[in-house]
Formats: sequence, structure tokens, C-alpha cells
Amino acid sequence: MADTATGSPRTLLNETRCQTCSLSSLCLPLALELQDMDQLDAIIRRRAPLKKGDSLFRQGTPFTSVFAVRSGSLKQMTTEGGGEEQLTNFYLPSELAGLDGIGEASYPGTVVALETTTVCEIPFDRLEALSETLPELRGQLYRSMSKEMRDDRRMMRLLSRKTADQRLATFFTNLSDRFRRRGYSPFSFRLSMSRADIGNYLGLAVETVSRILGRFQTQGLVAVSGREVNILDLEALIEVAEQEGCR
Amino acid sequence: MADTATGSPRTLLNETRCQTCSLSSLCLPLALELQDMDQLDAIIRRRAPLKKGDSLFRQGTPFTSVFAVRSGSLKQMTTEGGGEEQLTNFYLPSELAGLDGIGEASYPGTVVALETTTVCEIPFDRLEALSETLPELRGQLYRSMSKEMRDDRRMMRLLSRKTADQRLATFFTNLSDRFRRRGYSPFSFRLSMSRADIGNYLGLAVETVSRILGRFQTQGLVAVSGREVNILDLEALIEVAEQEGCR
DNA sequence: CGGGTGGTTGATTTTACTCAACTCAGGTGG
DNA sequence: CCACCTGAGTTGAGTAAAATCAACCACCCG
Repeated sequence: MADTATGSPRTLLNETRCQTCSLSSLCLPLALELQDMDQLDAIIRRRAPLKKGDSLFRQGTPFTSVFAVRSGSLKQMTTEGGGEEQLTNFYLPSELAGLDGIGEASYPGTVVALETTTVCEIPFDRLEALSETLPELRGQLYRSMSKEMRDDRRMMRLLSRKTADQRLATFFTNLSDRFRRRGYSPFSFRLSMSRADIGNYLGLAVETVSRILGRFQTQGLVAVSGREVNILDLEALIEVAEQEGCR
Repeated sequence: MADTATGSPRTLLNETRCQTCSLSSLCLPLALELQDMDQLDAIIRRRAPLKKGDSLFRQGTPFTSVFAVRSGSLKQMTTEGGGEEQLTNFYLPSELAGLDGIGEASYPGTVVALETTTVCEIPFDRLEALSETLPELRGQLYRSMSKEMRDDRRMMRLLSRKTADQRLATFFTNLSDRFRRRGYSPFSFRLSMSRADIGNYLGLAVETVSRILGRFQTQGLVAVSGREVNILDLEALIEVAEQEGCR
């Protein structure tokens, strides 16, 4: 997705402050006054871009910071009892990774870059301290956390009640929506994750993902070529995603 | 579960203060000084007990408070697009319901009592205000939220990777553990939820739940009679729950 | 040019769902 | 007090959906 992200909304290199960041209206600064934004700005650490496959933090590593994605994308994975990995989330620009480590000694999951990705590191103790005097910031943090909880609930619903077709359709409409909100085309984008990632995330075998993508294609819902996606009939896709009483 | 909850750890009627509440070591007051606890205490509203089937709040109702369970148990459900209900959580004594509504205008789910249940209502604006001066309280709130996020992740893992057997085994070991932490027997308890609830929660058909319970019984893992559960071989149950590479 | 990864397609199998019948316990009302 | 009814739970038979196994393709990179 970063490949796309370096595109449309101008992502200037000197865009190193919340005030000038094109994502500020979606990210933590949302609802902050200019001067407050400066204060938040002061505690944020910019990091060297992550390369594809680099991990932002690993499961079990001491928890220190939450991270806002500036460009690119991340995936979060958890391993339990030495078993295989479960992919629990994708993070797009303006989204916060690491929230589920708050209050814990260590991160409960590993977060890895799916492509070249830049993030803002926000040391949590500093954020905590700052939020003591900035109610809006605190509120925003709560909002981010409870939003992630609601997203998790939606995901649980998807995993326990939806068919493979519905899962894929939901995945695409959800991505489309998130791109739209960020100012990118909701109809045409590049997937930064592999089919295996998608399958893992949606609780499906890779083969199933592939097959259903093929079917969607013949049905004229989407045009997929490798990781390039064109949504041809968003309405119909939403229809598939939400159709009920199928099982 | 309340049936059990009214039992062992003495639940006196005049136990109307956090300081004397047997759950304070698990609930929000955890890590608070005595005097701080008093302050929290002051904002908490006790409510008349809910009867089985009563709803604590309904999806779409304006968000005002979070609720700590004092005795009994709750289930949380969400309906999406007029579809059927998805059961997303059970709440036992000391656990907080409503966290996922924080920062939203309305509750994203409906919470219903599974049996006679008493709760402490904590108006969120008051909690917010109080947490401004009590870092420990704030931290505890963060911890509760991020814990729920981690539980959600575990649930997602369960729904997308585990077999029906593993799901049931996980469900029982998890319940057992939660009862143990609360001072009840980890081996013998009463389910406050129906088979349908369990199935809905675990993403399984009622019949499947029933069948697997039967199998567990013949395997000597548990003895189930109606809603009365005796765990006969917790080790083996954990084994089943965690076995990997089965699919 | 060869090896490897990521992706697709086909055939078969497995798992859990659906549909249906049936049991059981609790509650109600005659 | 008992017959009946209802809802919850169990059990069985057949089915459908997606997993697995296996082969194959295409692109990329050295």
C-alpha cells in the first residue's frame, strides 16, 4: 500500500510535524488545538523507514511506545504456545499500532512492515504524562482503543458467522473504505499483503482466497491482477459482504 | 454462575464500598491507595440487581457508563445490519462491561444478564475526571482496555484456527481459570449460559456443542449434567485446547 | 538458466452444519 | 395432582463448504 501511499496526497519529506502532516485529521492530533499539537509533536520520535519485512517490535519485547503509521502498512501477528502465527490486524497510515500492549510489560504481538513504511513513535510514558493535561488527547486515545475493540468484534463476527465469499468481500470493502478516508482511490489500489497474509487474517486457506478472488473476477465484481486491485462493482461487493441468513 | 457467586466468597449485602468489596483486588480499585479508593467509591452508583434476561444497556443507547460486575454474569451481543446476533463476550464478577463504547456516542453492543446479577455503575465522565488526578486509576483503565483487546485477539485466533474440540476445551479451561482467580472452584461450576449461547460465542452450531460435550464426557475429561460442570482432567483439557498442527 | 517464492487450479477429504426426530425437565392451568 | 406444553438439550443421517493434497504456472532474482 505504501507504493500507493507515496503517491496522491503529497507526502513531503519535510513533513515532520503533526501540524503539517496530511494525516493529522485522522490520527491522534485530531481534535487538538494548534498549541496542544505542538506539545504532542515534541514527544514524537521519527524513525528511519522500515523496509519490507522489518519488524517494528516483536512479541515479548518490553512495551515502550505506540506507533502511528505515516506511510506504508504493517501487519500484526501473534504466536501462542509455539504454534503458528495468527495475523490479527493490518495497519494503514494514521492508524495506531501497539495499543494492545498498554499496561502490559511487553508487546503481545509482533508488528512487521509489509512494504517500506514510516512511523511516528510515541513513547507511552510521555503520552501518558501529556494526556494528563490534555483531555482531548486522552479522549482521542480512548477513542482509538475502543475503536480497535469494536473492529475486533466485527472481526470475530466475520470469523464465526461469515462464509469465505463474505469474508473476502468484507475485506475488500473495508480496505476500499479505509483508502477512501485517507484520500486515495477507493476503487483502485495495490495490496501490500500476500494471499497467505489475507488467508491467515480471514481464517481461510490460501487456495480458498485464490479461488474466490477468481470467482469475483468472473462475476465482474473486481479485476485482480497479482496485487493490483480494481473494484468494478462496489455496490455488489457490499451486497455480498452483508448478505445474511446464508447459513 | 451467579448461583455459585452468591456462595463461597461472602457477599454481604452491606458490601457497598470498594474498600470492603471482595473483588477489589481484581477490579478497577486494584493498585489504588485507600484514600483514592474512597474517591472512586464516591462516583460509583449501585444499581438494583438485574434479573435473568434484563439488559444492562442496549446497542445504540447513549454511552454513559462502564459497569463492573459484582455478582452474576453478563453476555454481550452485537447485531449488525439487522442480521442475527453475535455473542462477543461473557462478563464475570470484577470484569468491566461497556469499555468498547468509550469515546463513542452510543454503546456498540447489548449487554444482558444471564442470571440475577448485580453491577457497579461507573459514570464515565466522572471516571474520566477522577482519572485525571489518579494516575493509577488511569493506568488500570488502560490495562482493562488493552486486556480486552488481547482477549479479543485470542478469540480471533480461536475462531480462525481452532477445531470445534479445541474451542470447547479452550472455553472450559478459560472459564475454569477465571473462576479460580475469583476464589471459586476451578473444577466444579455451573454454566449460566445456554448451549446456544456457547455455540454462538464459539462460532459453532448448538448440535456441535452438544456432541462434543458428549465426547468429552465419554473421554473422561469432564462430567456435564445440564449446566452443571465438573472438570475431571484439566491437564488433558488444556492439552486438547492447545494441541497444534491439527489442521 | 535454474531455483525459489507466490499464486492458481483440480481432485479428494474432512469437518461441522443442516434438517429432523426425539427426550427431558419445568411450569401452567384445568 | 396430573396432563400438557414449551424450550432446552441430545442424537442421528445426509450435505455443503472449505481444507488438504498435489500439481502446475509465472515471475523475479541471482
